[in-house]
Amino acid sequence: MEWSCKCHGCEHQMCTNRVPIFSSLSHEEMDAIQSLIIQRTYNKGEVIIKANEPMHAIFILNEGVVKINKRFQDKEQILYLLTENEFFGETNLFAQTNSNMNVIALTKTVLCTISKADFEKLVYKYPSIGLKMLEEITHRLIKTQQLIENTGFKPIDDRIVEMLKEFAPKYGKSAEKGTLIELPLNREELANYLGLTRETISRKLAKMDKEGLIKIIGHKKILLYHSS
Amino acid sequence: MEWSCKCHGCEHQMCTNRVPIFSSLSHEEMDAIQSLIIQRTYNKGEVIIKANEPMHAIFILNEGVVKINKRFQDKEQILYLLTENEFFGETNLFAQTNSNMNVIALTKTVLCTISKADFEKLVYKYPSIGLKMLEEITHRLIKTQQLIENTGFKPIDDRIVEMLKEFAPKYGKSAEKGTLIELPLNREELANYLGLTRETISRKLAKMDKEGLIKIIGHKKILLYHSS
DNA sequence: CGGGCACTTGATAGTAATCAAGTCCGGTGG
DNA sequence: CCACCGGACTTGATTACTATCAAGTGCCCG
Repeated sequence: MEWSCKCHGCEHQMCTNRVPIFSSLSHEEMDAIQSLIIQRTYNKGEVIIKANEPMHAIFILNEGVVKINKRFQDKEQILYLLTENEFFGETNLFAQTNSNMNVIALTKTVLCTISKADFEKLVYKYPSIGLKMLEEITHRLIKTQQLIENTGFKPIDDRIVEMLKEFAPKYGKSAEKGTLIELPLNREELANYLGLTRETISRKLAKMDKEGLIKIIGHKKILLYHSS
Repeated sequence: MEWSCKCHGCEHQMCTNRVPIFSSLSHEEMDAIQSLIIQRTYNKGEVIIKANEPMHAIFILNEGVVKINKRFQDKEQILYLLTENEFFGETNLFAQTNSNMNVIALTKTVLCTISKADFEKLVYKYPSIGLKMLEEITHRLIKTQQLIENTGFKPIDDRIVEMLKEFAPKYGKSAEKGTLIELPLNREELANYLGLTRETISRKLAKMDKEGLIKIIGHKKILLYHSS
């Protein structure tokens, strides 16, 4: 069954139909939620949210890629990379009122937003949304715990491979000998995602290229061989 | 107003009355919940939960201290240290069925448990419990994100001081020149909490003692001076 | 009070950060 | 379409730390 999109200016499938948070709702209920949604577009490089600034909405990514980071003394730590159908702002819905992170558009980005107040009303009206939200936040918690595990346990080389494997399904295309990944981050950002420096990532990638694990193609692509 | 405890063998205030998850409920409702609670006692050093084993309950710490860790190739990473009135098992309520961590009693520990099935029923009956749970899980998520921030940004010395400051209110007693902390962890565990080695922690603490930031008292106590 | 185990201390090596030049990609303009 | 320019990337040399390996020391418990 096809449903038209009531979300203003939206050329895609309904936002609400694409995210797991609302998956348990009927189409009629989703239609009702559509009216609460405000859509906004950001350009590549634009700052969507600044740390320590008030934030009173939940954001669903309709299109594009964003990075979520923290900064401290000219150092950057990238925590998450989110893309279509993922959401952010969850920590501000139920706990804090100010963002504790920055959100930056890495590409042209289209966001659907629902205000905190509206979302809370929804949770009361449809308790199943609250349970779905619990699931989603729990998954993010588990993912964040795994992040700690990785930085604590795994050697750097392994972590780079894991990062590339994480990118593969999202930013890669299947090629003859492996997956051709269109990197969403530059070298410095790759480093900041793993807690390293630009130079170290550069050297490690060069080494892995020499060893035949990957093939570096220009500055923006990496071929990840099947065997890796 | 005083309430007697119906939780079998409990010499304390009602478990349910002490944790924020149930704080919005009336005393009558709490009484009802009491009947769902099973209490169990663990000895120092006992393994409460093993990673990869099924886990179908939420656990509230009534008494004692537990560490929650992950292991990989004889390495240990301690993620959380929980004490009275805190809870664990939340990731298994709404997402996974097997624990992804170990839980070990560091002291004699008394736990109140509510089965996953019972807890889910409670959430449906009292939606406010679900919202409280969202808050609590969100707080744990925020704390976990800060953990990453710390390991990524802060120099080791600062992280040690922060750890001691985190211990101070829970395991410390106010003394003349500062806070006397009864360490809940041995040196190796302190190291595993910060992602370092036994020797490094030992050296750093010795240095900080020499610098007058702290005073090491035997193996189990540290005096954290006010100025730190 | 004595023994064992946790802790400390020392020496060395390995690894990534830092500092410093070069090189090359990729976008722009002719 | 090609040449050029600038910024991103690479590579090299050195330094700084922490892990590792190894040997004492001393606290704490029985």
